[in-house]
Amino acid sequence: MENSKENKFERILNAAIKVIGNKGFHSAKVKDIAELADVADGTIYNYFQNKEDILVTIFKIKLEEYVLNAKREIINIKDPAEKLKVLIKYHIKIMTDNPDLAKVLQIELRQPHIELRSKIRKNLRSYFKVIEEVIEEGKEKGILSKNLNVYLAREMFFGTLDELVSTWVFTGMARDLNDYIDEIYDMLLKAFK
Amino acid sequence: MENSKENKFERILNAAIKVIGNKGFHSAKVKDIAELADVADGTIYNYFQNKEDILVTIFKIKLEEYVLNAKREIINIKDPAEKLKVLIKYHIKIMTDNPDLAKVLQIELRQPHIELRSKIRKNLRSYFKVIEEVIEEGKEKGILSKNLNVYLAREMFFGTLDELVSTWVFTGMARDLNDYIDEIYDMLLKAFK
Amino acid sequence: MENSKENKFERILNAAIKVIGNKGFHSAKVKDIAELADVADGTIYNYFQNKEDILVTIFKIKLEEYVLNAKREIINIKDPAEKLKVLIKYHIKIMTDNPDLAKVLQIELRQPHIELRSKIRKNLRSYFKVIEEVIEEGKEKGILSKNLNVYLAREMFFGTLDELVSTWVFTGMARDLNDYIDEIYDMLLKAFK
Amino acid sequence: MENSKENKFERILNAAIKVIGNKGFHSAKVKDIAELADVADGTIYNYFQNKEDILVTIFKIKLEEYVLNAKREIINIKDPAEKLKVLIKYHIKIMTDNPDLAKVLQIELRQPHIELRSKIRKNLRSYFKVIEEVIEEGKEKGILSKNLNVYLAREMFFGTLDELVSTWVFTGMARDLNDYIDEIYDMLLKAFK
DNA sequence: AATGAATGAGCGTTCATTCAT
DNA sequence: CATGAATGAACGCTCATTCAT
Repeated sequence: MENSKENKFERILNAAIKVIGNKGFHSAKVKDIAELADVADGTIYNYFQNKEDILVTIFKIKLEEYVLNAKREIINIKDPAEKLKVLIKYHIKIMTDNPDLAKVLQIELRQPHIELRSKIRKNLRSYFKVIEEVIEEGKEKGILSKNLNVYLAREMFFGTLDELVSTWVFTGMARDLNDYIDEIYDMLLKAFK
Repeated sequence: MENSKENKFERILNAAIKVIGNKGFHSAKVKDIAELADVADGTIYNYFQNKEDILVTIFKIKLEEYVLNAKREIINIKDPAEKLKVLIKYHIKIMTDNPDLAKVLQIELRQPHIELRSKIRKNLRSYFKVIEEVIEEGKEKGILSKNLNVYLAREMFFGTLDELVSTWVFTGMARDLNDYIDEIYDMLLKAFK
Repeated sequence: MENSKENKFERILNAAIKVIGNKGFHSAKVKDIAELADVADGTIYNYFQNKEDILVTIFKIKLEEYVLNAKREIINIKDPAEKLKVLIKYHIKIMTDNPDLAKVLQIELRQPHIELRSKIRKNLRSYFKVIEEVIEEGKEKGILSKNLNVYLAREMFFGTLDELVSTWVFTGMARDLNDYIDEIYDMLLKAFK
Repeated sequence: MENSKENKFERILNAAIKVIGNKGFHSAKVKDIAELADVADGTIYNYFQNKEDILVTIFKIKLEEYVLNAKREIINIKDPAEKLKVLIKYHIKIMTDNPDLAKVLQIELRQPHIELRSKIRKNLRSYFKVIEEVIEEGKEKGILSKNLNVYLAREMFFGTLDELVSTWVFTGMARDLNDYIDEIYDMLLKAFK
């Protein structure tokens, strides 16, 4: 019974995250994903339209889930600065807890194939929106500078975290990113004040 | 005709930047590069070991040149803060002046293929070193915070610029990044103080 | 509901004629036939051994029916010439009344797969026999030439009608083949006299 | 030197005629054609756009050649009836001399794939035109009936020959079609008078 | 009988690289 | 050095058929 349909979809998705994370989308073979998921090649096409659809679905599901939970994390917090800290923590936690997913995100957000990349990055926007709303709120409450360019602040916020995770991923996940949370927070807050 | 060999190497390299920038390394066909460089397919193999070598060589030559010139730009400047500003300007200038190269750098630094990526990113280290040395100097001269984590500061510095260029590249180079230089500089300086 | 089984066999067969007629045997997908017949894919295999068997069965049933009715049409006619005319009329009537079946017959009688083709064409022989018997009768009754080669006459008879229907099918069933009946009859009769 | 480019094109084309003639277009594997032509799979794609293009090229080249030669055969003949006879002879000669090509023509002119078929049959029109012009000439010279429907006459002419060749091909090329030339000619001429 | 999810063999095509000229 | 025809391994996807329910 554990081979239920629901299960198979999850199994394929998780296998795909592993394989794509390690080889990159293009070098990931459908056959490898199928093998790891313990299904036949053809079975994948009962759950996904094609190989691209697997990658797009990963981003859709995982980023939606990410944004949903990120919102939950900050919903009861009053202080926008504290919200930013939680967003930093959450970003780093999710990535370090899911290294395979982290690899996929780091690599494929810069997918060379333009249409595929645009399908993928679409799902990033709502995350950007969350960050920007918190920054906006900070400005309104007088905690962040009134002259702060929200777009630039978000680029700095995301760019910094993204680069940290990127380095972490590409150096074999050696460091513990949690050690940096306080310092990152302090630097970003100063930048935004 | 006496510059034919030199010429051909350059022509192939520049053609490769264009083609790889527009299609990504994997989708770029050797034949396309050869055509654009106006040489035969086989000729490319007189100048490069293989397709990977072309990409690696682009990074080697272009990043070495970048670092050399970046150093020249700041060598006569005393104020570390001013040096940072010049580095920001220079980063943005080079990228916006060479959109094809910018695309290659943005996309291929996150090359999925692990060994290829590591060959590519090796060339990034000396750029990182330049940034870190300026930050270090700023700390020593009391302009930047004594407690500043240089590694994190460099990640923030590069991460922010990289994300800005990335967005610029992926949105069809619509904005003028030069408009942001002052604000970026202010934010980074505050973060580092 | 009591005619469900009978019904299903018929439904599958008719769906198959439609789908095969429009796509050709090879491109016709079992799934498409099942969908059009409103049964599950697997159900088809309760009524037919495999995909080939569907095609063979179409020819068996439809050609048997054709020959049976063709015989009925001419059984009470005395004049062999008149019989030929009725056969022409009937051939054209059946084809134009059942364009999907016509397409299947036109195309699949020249099925490239040798064994499948031979199974299919076996069912054609009794039609050929009907034609040849009428021609033979015409010779015996002195209406057709005593020197007429019956085999060749039948080839001409069938070949002409087959080519006409073929053109009709391949040109989107534009013309009205009934307009040609008298002329065809006159030409064939002159040829056979 | 016999492996010249010209040679390879011919070799592939002839191999394709053999393989497609025996298996049908769809079941013919590109690999089989390559093997028979003694080239690598990929080499085929230096001479043809794709598999379809091979079939279309066969028809284009062979039918053009056929029509050209058929015209040559009749150009110096005055009597339209005699021309018809030569056309019959030539049709049967070409087919019986090239059984593999004959198979391809017989089978693939009724290609189920609509667009492919239309590309193929386009090449048939100029043959039809030759036949129709001779029939027209026969009418004008008073040798054939003034009331003869040229379209129908051509359908009968081609349909008869096509059916004869079809039967010949599908029965393992047992008979000698040359034996029938005089009788066919007599019957067709009577039909057209 | 009916279902439809699962299977996996099979194939057209691409393209980096080679090498005879 | 330069050429470009030739090579052939590699892979995403399809679909007839099976079989547990």
